[in-house]
Amino acid sequence: MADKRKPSGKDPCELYEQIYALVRQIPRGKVSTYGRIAEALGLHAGARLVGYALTHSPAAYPPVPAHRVVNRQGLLTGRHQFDPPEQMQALLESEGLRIIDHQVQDFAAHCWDPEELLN
DNA sequence: CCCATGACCACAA
DNA sequence: ATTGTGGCCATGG
Repeated sequence: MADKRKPSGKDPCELYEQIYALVRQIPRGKVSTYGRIAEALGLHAGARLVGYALTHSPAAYPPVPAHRVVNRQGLLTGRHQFDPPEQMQALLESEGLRIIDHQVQDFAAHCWDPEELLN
């Protein structure tokens, strides 16, 4: 009975704020991944939650640079949630990134780690 | 309350 | 390398 098993350990609202806060720290011209953000927040496997939260991100304030978040492959999986879908690629390209076939080129070099905040 | 879906990831065959 | 399955947490019908 000691295991109340709290899903997120905190209120979902706070979880979303944590995700938004971290995504907002992504420097311009760089990208991050769902899994990396999830692990940085301790979600360990809640990569899907990051994506889900980002879906709600346009309703959050201040705005969240969700276009800087891609999947593990460097693929713009969330492009369809943008309006228009090409907007995500356009934003990334305008930030100096090169994208081909919805895939970030030289992705590893532009992959930003939340750990950089410790620097 | 049960089932299905989702901007994912890891592992096994 | 590619394909299939499970797991994760939250939301919606």
